[in-house]
Amino acid sequence: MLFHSWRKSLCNRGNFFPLIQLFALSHGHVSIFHSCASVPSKYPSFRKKPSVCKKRKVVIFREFKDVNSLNDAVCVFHQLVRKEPVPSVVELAKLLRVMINMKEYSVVISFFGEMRKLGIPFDDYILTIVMNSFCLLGCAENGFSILGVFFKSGVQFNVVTFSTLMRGLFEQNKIQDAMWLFRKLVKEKICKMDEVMFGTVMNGLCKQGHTQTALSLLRIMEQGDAKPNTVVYSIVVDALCKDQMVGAAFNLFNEMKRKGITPNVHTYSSLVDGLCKFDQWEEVRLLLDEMTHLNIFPNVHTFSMLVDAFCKKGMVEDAVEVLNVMIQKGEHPDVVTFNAIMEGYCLRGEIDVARRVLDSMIDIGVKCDIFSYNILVNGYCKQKKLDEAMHLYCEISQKGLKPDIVTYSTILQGLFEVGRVECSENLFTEMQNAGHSPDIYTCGIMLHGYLKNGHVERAMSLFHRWEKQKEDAYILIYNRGNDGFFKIQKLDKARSIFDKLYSVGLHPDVIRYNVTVNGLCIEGLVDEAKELLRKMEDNRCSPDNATSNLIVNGLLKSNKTNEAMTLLKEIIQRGFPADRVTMSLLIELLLLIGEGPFLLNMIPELHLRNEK
DNA sequence: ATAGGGTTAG
Repeated sequence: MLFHSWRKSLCNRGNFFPLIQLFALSHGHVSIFHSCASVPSKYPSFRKKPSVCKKRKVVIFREFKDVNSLNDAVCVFHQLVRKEPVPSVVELAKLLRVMINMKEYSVVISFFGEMRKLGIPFDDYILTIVMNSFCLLGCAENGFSILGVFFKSGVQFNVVTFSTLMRGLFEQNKIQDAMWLFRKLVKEKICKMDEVMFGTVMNGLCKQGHTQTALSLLRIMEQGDAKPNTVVYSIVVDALCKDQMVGAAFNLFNEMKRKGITPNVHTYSSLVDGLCKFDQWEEVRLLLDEMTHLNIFPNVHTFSMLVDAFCKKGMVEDAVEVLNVMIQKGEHPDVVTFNAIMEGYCLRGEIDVARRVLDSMIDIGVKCDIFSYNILVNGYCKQKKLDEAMHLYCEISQKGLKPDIVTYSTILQGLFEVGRVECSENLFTEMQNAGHSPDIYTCGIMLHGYLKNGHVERAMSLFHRWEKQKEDAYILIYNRGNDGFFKIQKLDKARSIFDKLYSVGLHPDVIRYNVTVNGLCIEGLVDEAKELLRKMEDNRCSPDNATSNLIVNGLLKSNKTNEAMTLLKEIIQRGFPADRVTMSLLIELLLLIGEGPFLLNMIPELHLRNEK
């Protein structure tokens, strides 16, 4: 349907396997994708700039093209550092850059250590690469220590140094620190702000959901020297689309066109993605036409987004048709494309088909990644086939991949779901031994899993351990808890409650208490919940709407309603805040347990509050 | 000219 005009049927519509077989055949041999990078793209906009470099540069390039493994890199490095009188910093920087591309961040750091030991000179480029390596390893703090090296060795830092650091901070969710640094840089004019710096900050903000702040930064840019360019516009356009504010995204998109800042394939892809989420297929088609007319061609990302969109809606046949089109247009599907297809099949419960997709992508030479496995593992977990999931988990290491925090979280959740608490605990330990500290999702899964299986004490002790370590974690755990404990079916409802909490500037303490009260109520541990409410007051941490909501919700779930009524009465009589949601639930509850008279008594009170 | 910015899993 969508690509009607584009289609020149290659095979049966929507059938993945014949398509891929044909594809492999038409490309002659199996591992076609290995040589992908060297195949010139048929689209003018993708054509690599002709390399008009001087002789010397070509030599260097060739030198590092041979560096394909860690071993090669180590050899070349040792060759370089032995050069007399001193190796060129440019060559060293190039090698280190290659290492970053190989994701060998810790090796970069140890190379640098060796260089210092040998007294080999380094410059701002090298230091920035090392700093970036620390950041990519998730240690922005150590990145700061490189700043010390700048000072000590008298190397001048610049905007690149700081944008690297900035990205590291955002990567670790340290928005406060990042914004503090940003303001300091601007205020004290420590370095000149350029487009990339703004882009980094805006992207970091957007990833954390602060799209409006990013937008206001864009407006600030208009006043300064670094004017907004295509990338910064695209970042905000993308964020708006992700926030489902496609209209606002299009306004910004039109604005940039008006100002003569030409959108590129990223910009268009984001908009396509945003429109897909709302089933605006006609608009998608128009947009694809528009970009093609401007000689901006959909690339593998654009196509993958379309594939993903169809798959998420269960329309795998249409997704495969997109795949067909992209192959015809000469864009090679990559691991992301195939992962989306796999997810599509998993969502329909056809995990075995997804598994075969994985096999056939390996056949045609596309390397699968940890995402591929996570998608399959999730598929099995959702069907409560935990043995199969565990089997895949073992396969991951056999394939030379490493399970990541998502793999572990997925299986943990699955194990809890089928009540295998001991297995979860073992895997949780295994995860930490493998060097993954639980993130926000894992925390939520563990807490929810324990509570669901009736281990309140274990949940609480975990929670108390975490709350000491992660100050910014409460809100999300709470959100998760709200979603999980009470099965508020609509996510947007849970979200709106959450947003409300956020907008009234709710103190983390309240959320912390709420989560606890919540767990206690579910278990019918009313006395303890009551005790906790008193403690809240003692600590001058006043309960809020959410507390009431949680308690009432919890009571509705709990079978020990009569016992719990005491607590509820106390809550109401003490005049704790409650909103309309609480009220309706409350009335429901009171009727349910035959507390009509109490309800009657409460009517004036309820009425009064509803007025407010 | 050797460094820094934008899409997919839980």
